[in-house]
Amino acid sequence: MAYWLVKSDPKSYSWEDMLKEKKTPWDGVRNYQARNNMKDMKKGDKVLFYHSVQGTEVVGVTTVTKEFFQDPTTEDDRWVAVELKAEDTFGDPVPLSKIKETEELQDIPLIKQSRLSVMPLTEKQYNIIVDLSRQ
DNA sequence: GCCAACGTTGGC
DNA sequence: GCCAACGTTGGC
Repeated sequence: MAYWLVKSDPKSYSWEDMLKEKKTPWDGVRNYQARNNMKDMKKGDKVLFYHSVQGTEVVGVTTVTKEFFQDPTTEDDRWVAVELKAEDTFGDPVPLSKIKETEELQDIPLIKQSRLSVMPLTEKQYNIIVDLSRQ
């Protein structure tokens, strides 16, 4: 199983929206690197949900329920979507500042590649973030 | 609201 | 193929 993190500006799509819908197509991504990451997602992979711009914190966990398919928001066949299902809301959201303070999380793209919206995490990085949400 | 970082576009 | 111009993202 692989681990990922996706970002969303809550003004366009928030964790609350995700909880209401339960499942949602993760579409509209127009960046090749992010797209390539989505193509590597497998059913059952864990995906952390991060609020960018407002909040700047990891707020919950989702699961991949459908592997990549044509992005329904465009005819352009370069772009794909996956389906994500809300799984768990963090008791304590993990803020970016906490991630920056954590030595084992220095290598996650959230810090070094701030504009990438879909990124891989190692199992260790994933577990550390989940642990931080339970403190 | 500002601005840095980055990706994309288009002229040459 | 280079690079300037431009648009967007996202942290602060």
